[in-house]
Amino acid sequence: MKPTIHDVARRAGVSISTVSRVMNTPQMVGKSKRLRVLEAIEALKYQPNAFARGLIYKKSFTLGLLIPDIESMYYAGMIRGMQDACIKLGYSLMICNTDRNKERLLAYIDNFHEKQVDGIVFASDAMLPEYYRKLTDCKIPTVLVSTHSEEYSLPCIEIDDEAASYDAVKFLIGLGHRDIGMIGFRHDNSISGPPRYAGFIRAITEFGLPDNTSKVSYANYRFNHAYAATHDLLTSYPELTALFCVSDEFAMGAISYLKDRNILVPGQISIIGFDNVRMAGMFIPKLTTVAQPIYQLGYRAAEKLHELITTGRVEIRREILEHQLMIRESTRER
Amino acid sequence: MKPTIHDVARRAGVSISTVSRVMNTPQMVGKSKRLRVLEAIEALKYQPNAFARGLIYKKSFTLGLLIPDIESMYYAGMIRGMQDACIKLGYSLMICNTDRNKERLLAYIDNFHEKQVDGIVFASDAMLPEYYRKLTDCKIPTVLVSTHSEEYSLPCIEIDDEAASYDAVKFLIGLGHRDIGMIGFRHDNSISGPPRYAGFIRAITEFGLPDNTSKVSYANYRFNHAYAATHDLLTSYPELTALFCVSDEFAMGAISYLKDRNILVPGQISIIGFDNVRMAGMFIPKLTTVAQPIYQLGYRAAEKLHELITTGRVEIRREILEHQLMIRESTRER
DNA sequence: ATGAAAGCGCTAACAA
DNA sequence: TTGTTAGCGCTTTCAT
Repeated sequence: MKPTIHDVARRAGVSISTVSRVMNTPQMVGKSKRLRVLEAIEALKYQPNAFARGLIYKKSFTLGLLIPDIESMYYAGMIRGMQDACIKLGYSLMICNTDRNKERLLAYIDNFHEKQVDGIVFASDAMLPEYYRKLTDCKIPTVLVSTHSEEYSLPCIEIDDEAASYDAVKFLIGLGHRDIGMIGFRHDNSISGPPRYAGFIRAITEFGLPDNTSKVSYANYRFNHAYAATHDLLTSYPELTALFCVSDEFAMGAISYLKDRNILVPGQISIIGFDNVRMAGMFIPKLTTVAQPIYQLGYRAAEKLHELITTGRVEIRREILEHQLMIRESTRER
Repeated sequence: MKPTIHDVARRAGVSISTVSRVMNTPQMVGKSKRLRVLEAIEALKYQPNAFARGLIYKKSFTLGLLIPDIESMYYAGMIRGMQDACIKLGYSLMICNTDRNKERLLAYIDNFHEKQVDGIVFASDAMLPEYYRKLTDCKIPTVLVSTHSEEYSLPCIEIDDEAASYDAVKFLIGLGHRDIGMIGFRHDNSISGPPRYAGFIRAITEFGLPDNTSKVSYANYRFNHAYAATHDLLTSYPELTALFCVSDEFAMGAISYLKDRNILVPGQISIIGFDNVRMAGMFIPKLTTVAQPIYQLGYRAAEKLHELITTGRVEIRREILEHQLMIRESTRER
C-alpha cells in the first residue's frame, strides 16, 4: 500500500495537519517537528496523492494535447517543444492522437473533461462547431496551435501561411522559374490550404507570370497522395520547371515520383517544401523549404495555455511566429 | 462550476447513490428513476470527477509511457499502436519523452507515481538499477518494450535482434557480397547493440566469409552520427560492397554520405537498414530493411501491461514478435 | 505552533 | 429498489 499522510504523521509523531503544512507552508512549522516530518517522508518514500489534492485544488496540473497524426514528423517536433515547456511550468502532458477521426477527437475531449485536464492544446486542423461546443460546455481553456479559427475567438499561435507561401514561390521566381506548379492541401479539410494557395497566387500575379492558377494539384496529408498528385499535375502540365509543395512530406512524395520517372531534381525540376521537419535535411536531395519554428510553436502553445489558465486571458490572441527560408539542394536556377 | 453528482441528484429528484448506481450498475435502478437521472446527466453534461473516483478505486485508468526520443520515427509508430490498444482497454496514455536523460526519466517516474498511473511501459533502452529501484519502491507495474533486462525479470516484448540481424546479413551474402561492413549501436549505451552485432558475426562466420569482425563502426542513434561513422568505416575499408545498418535512420545517414561522395547505392554499395519505419519506403532509394512489427510492438505492450495490472502476472514473460525482410531498392546483387 | 474537524465528489456497505 | 452514511487522502478553517 502506498503510504498516506497518516502514516507519515504517525511515524513523525505529529498530526496530519502538521505534515500537510511542512509540504505547503514549511515556514509555519517548528523546526524540530519539521525535521522529523521530513525524515518520515524520506523514509516512507511518501508522495502525496494527486487524487486527493486534485479534489481540493480542482486542478490536475495536466495539459491535454490533441494532434491529428503522431506519425507525422511535423507534430513530433511540436510535441518536444510542448513537453519541454510543460516541465518548466510543472505540468504533465497527455497526448492524444486523433487520427483525424471526429468521433475519436470528441471522445478524447470527454476523457480530458473527466480527467480534469487544466487546459487543451488543439493542433487538429479545423475547429469544428461540434468540437467548440463540447469545449465550451466543459469550460476547458483551449489554445490552438498551427491553426486558427475564424468563427471562434480562441487564442492561437501559428505562422503566416500566406506570407510564407509567397516567400517560397518568390524564391522560385527569383531563380528564374516561370512555370511553377503547386501541390497543395485540399481546401475543404485543412486550415492552411487556402492561405498557402493565396500566397502562391499572389507571387505569381505580382511578378507577372503567366496564369498558373490552375496548375495546382491537391493531396491529402501523406506521401503517397503527393506522389499521385505530382503524376496528375505533370501529366497535365509537362512544361513545369518548379514545384511548390505545401509540406516536406509532399515534397518528398513529389521527388520520389520524379525519381521513378527519371526526372532529375533539381536538374530538371526544382522542388521547394514547407515545414523543415527533421527529415528535410536528411533527404536526397536535401530539401529547400520554408522552415516553421516547430519546436517554438509547441513551446509557446504550452506557455500561452498556461497564461490562459492562470490569468483567465491572454495577452495577444493571435500570435504569429516567424518563418524562414532554408535553401538546400532541391532547387536550382532555371 | 462543473456539475457534481449532487446537482444531478437534485435535478432528477433522487439521492446521490441512485445517480451513482445508474452509472455503475444501471440494472439495479428502477426504470423511471433511471430515465430521469439519465436525462439530468445529459442536460447538465455531467461527467463524474476522476479524482473522486480515483480516490476510491485507487486506479487512474492511465498508463505512462517512457520513450527516449519522440522525434524518432521508430517510437512514433509504436505510440500509435499503444494508443489504439489503450482506447480499446479504456486507458489514457501519458507519454513522456526522456530525451535519454537520466534525471528527466527519474523525475517522470516520480510524476507517474504522484499521478498514480496504473502502469508504465518502458521503452527507454537500458533498465538501470536506479530506475528499477524507483519503480519497485513505487510498486508500479512495468513492461519493457523493444528492450529487455538481464538482471531484472520484468515482462518484455521485443523482436529477436540477433536473428533479425543474422537474416539481414545472410541476405546480403546471398546477393553475393563478401566484404560487408556494419554501422552499429554502441554496446555500452544500448540494449540491442550487442545482439545485433552477434547476428552479424554469426552470419559472417557461418558462411565462411573473410574476417569482418572489425569492419564495424559505431554511431549514436541519429542520422549525422551514422553519416560520420560511414566515413570512418569506408576510409579504413574501401573494399566494402555492402553495409548493414542497425536502424533505418543509420541507413539514411550512410546513403547520404555515400551520395555526397558520389558513390552509388545500390550500384556500388548495397545498404540494408533495420526497423522499417514509415520513412523507409519514402527514401531514395527505397530502403531494403528488416521490418520490426512496430505498431504491434506498441499494441501488445499496452495489452501486456494491462494483463500485468489486472491479473498481477503475465502469461509469457519474454515475448518475441516476428521480424521480416523487406526487399526494396537499396540492395543489389554483387 | 499545533491539532481537531469539516469537506472536496464519489462509491459501497448498510438500512429501510 | 432506494436513501443514509462512512470513508478514500488531502487542505484548510477554526480553536487552542
